[in-house]
Parts: sequence; C-alpha cells; structure tokens
Amino acid sequence: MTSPADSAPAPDVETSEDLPEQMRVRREKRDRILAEGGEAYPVGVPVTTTVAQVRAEHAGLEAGEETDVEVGVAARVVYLRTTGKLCFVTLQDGEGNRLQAMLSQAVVGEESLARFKADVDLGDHLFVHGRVISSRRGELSVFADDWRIAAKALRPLPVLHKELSEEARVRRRYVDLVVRPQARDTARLRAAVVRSLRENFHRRGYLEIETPMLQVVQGGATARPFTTHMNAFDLDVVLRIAPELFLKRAVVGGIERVFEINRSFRNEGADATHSPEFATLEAYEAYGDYDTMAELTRDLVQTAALDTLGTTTVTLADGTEYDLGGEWTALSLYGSLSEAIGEEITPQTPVDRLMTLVEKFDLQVDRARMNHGKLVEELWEHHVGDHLHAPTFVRDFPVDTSPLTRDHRSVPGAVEKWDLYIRGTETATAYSELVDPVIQRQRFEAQARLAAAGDDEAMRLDEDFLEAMEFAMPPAGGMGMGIDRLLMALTGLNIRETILFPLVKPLS
RNA sequence: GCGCCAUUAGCUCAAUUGGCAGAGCAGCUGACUCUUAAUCAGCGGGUUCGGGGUUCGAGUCCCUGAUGGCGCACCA
Repeated sequence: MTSPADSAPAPDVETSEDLPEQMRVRREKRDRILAEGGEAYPVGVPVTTTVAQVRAEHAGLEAGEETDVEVGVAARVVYLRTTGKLCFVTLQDGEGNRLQAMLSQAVVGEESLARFKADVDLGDHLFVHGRVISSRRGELSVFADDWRIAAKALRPLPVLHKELSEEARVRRRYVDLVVRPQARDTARLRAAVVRSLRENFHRRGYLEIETPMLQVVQGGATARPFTTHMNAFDLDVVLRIAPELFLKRAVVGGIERVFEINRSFRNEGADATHSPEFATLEAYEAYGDYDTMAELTRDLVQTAALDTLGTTTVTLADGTEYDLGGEWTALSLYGSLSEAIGEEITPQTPVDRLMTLVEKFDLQVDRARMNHGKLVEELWEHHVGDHLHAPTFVRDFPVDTSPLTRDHRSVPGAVEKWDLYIRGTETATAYSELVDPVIQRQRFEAQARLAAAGDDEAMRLDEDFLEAMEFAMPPAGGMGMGIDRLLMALTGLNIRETILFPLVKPLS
C-alpha cells in the first residue's frame, strides 16, 4: 500500500545516464507518454474477456475467417512484428496462453499506429479492443480498433528462446514464470497436489488445523531451530522444526483424525534436497498404527499423481519415467543392513562393534555424538539407502533415534517407525505413536542428556506436552511427508525449483 | 563448514599460448498492409562479479572477497 507521503510526484530519474541503454530507453518512453498526457499505468483497462476464453470460443475459425465478435483483452507483449502499416503483436497471459493482435493503419489511423510503434515494448502489458478474426495464415487474432498500454515495463524481458540461468530463475522467479513454461507448470502442479492431498483427507474425515510456528520448546524432530525473541513477553522462541507435539495435543483433545499442511524451519544446510523453510504434511489417526499410515501415504501419493498428472508413471524433468504405482517394497532396516554387509546387526549389537564397522567402511562420524541408533542409520544409509530407487518403505528403527515412537510389538529394542524413500530421497516417515507418558518422559530425559552434552539437535523436555499426554492420548498412527519432496518425486526437480520463492543469499 | 568449477552486453553464450572483447536474440534509425523467434539495410551498447598483485601488456596468471553449481559433511 502507498501512503499519502509516498504518492508525491517522483523526481525525474537523475541517474538515467547510468542505466543500461534498454532501461534508459524504456524510462524515456514512460516519461514521454506521461508528458503527452497519456497513461503508462492506467488504473484499469476495459477488458471483456480473457485470452483463454477467446481461444476457446473461436477455436474452429478457418484461416482468413472473420467474426463480428468484439472483445477487449489485455496481456503481456511477448512478440512484436511491426511492419509498415500492419503490425502484429503476440500477447501472453499468466498461464502461457497466447493471442495475436493485428493493428492496421487503415483501422486505427496513422497517428495511432505510429504511437504504437514508438511506445510499446516487449514485456509491456497491452490492452487491445477489436473483432476476433483469423489471419490469412490462420492465426487467431484480435483485429484492433483501439489499443492502450495497460502497464509499461521498464526492464527488458529476457529472451524467450533460451532458458534463464539457474540462478536467474530463482532470483527472479516472476520473470522465470513469464518466459519458462515449466516454471508455470510447476507452480500450478504444486497447488494441484496440495489440493488433492486436502481433498483426500477431507474424504477420510480428517480435520485440518494450524498449530504454532512460534514455539517455546524445541521439539517434534531432531534438528537445529531458528531462534528469535518476542519482545512483549521478553521471551526467547524458536521457529518450529515440526508441528508434531501440537498435533498430538489435538489428538489428546479428541480431534482424532487431524492433519496440517504448513511450513517448518530448520537452521541447517541447504542443498538440492534441503531448504531452510520447507512445507510438510503431518497427519495423525487415532486407533491407527504405522501400517495404517503406510496405506494412507501410498494412497495420498498415488491419488495426487493421478489427480494432477493422470498417471502414476510420472515423466521426470530428465525425460525418464518413474513408477509410483502398485504396492511398494517394504524392507526391514536391520534385516536389509545385515544382508548388505553380511553380518547380523540387531538392536542389541553393541556400539563398539558398530563403531568398528563404521571405521572398516571408512565412514566419517561425529564420535562424541554417536549412539547405537545413529551408527546403525549411518551404516544403513551407505550400504542400503544410497542404492534405493523404487519407492520403498524402510521399517523398524533403533529406539534411541526415535524418541516419539512406541516400542516395536515384537522386535525388542526397535520401534514401529518407517521411512519412505522415493528415488533415494527420504520423502515421508511414520510411527506407531508413543502414547505412554511415563516412557515418553524417560525418552525426553535421554534427549535432554544429549542436549546437555552439546547436541543442539536433541529434543528438549516439553513439560506442557507431557502433561497433555498424561491426560491420555489414544493409540494412534502418525505420518509426516515433505510437500517439496513429494513435488520432487512427481517432477524430478531440485527442491529449489519446487519452491516458488526459495531463500536466496543477497548478492551484495 | 570443506574441496572443485563457474561468474564476460538487457538475456543466453563465445574469445586459441597472456596480445585490438565478439555472436544470436533484445535495443536504436530507416524500409515494408498477413507476420509467426517476421524480413532487409544501417547503428549503438562492456567496471569481463568486487578488491589487490605479477607483467611492456590480464577476460585469461597469482592472492583475496561475493554469489552460484557440483561433490563431501549434517539433515527431512
């Protein structure tokens, strides 16, 4: 919003000589338009329809055929072909639909056509009014009897024939959206996928809620949080690393099927699969367990693929196909690791033996922070995880890396947790939730000891959460899925391409 | 955080061994009433990412900083 103080006439751009030629030229055009009493940024233009509608309603027009249908449309100029007395301009809307406009000197007059050539640039938003016709070559067109600049672009559009460099795409996504069809497709696919997920949950009787992003106690995952401060309470708070502990409070309160799709934040490295702010889905279902959540998750992913792409065999950005359909492989963490290294590893394998193996395979680990679970997961990742390609559930994890998961009903020392790997990337995780408040307190105390020993990713003891659990949470399955990761699975793109405006470092 | 590679016109990219910094599109001027990334003729446009150094001479070599990509580490 512009405050009154800001609306004073802008001073002339004194630095115009310093600007690149093309920006200087466009600023001069704007100034000239205003000086001649015209408008470079009118409050509105009298549009009567959209580019898409014109195309849809006149799809059958034959080459050279004319109609009496008069329309007013506005969109961005992406091509200009200014011949002597008949000019052609291609307009493109936000979805990439294009429509040609033709400006004939015989219709608009010599003065208007000259002004068009002088004032209109690639990238401007242009309004044209006229009859819908098909050109002699069969191009659907508006045969203009009037035109107007709807908004003047002061910066040149990049070339439409080459993709922007990867950095330029991310830094100027708005330009990327104009020039690159896949940028538009990805933004729309993301919205469609999230919609599919929501509708699926609603069909299942789940309630969507929003839980705090500003939290007093770091919990729900092992990760380093962003820290900040609330002045009014003089209180240090963290941006949430997961919504888990609040969603469970909701289950305690009787919201027995609950989900949230929202952002979490982790103050860790950023790479092709990690973003400091990322969208997750978390869902809890009372009287379910991790098997219930596996079925749910497979259906959510497969239905999202069918709803948005029409198939579970998705075509990735590199042209390869990836099959998300059918049943998915399930394997046991300990079993698959034992098989891979040819030695029986169980939840009872001592830390010393695991450390020996880690050294034998030359894996780098932070010795001070290692426990049984971290070592097993390290070994598993290198021997099994890195080689997974097809969608795979990896089941039954070590207890000491899963403080919110209940003990396995039949495997001593393990917990009922699975991770879902898609194209080798961890995309979702689920538990049979730990609901015994006494054991939960013991797990938190173990985490607190790690934190005291300097592990800043460890969970903190959340007394308020424990009190909630002491009012009894029903047995439940819980699941978390990365929305960005799901988009990656459906497209084969880097995480930064699935996020419209990812965090980028300032240039200066 | 560590290592490797990259950064050149508005955009996408060239530039041999250290020897006059270029192309396509875009821009400007002119021609053209059915073009399709229009065409034709002509003309402009550069802090070669910033700073420092070596050299007669640096886009190119050295040091340093910034940003990005990839790999490793951490993580979902």
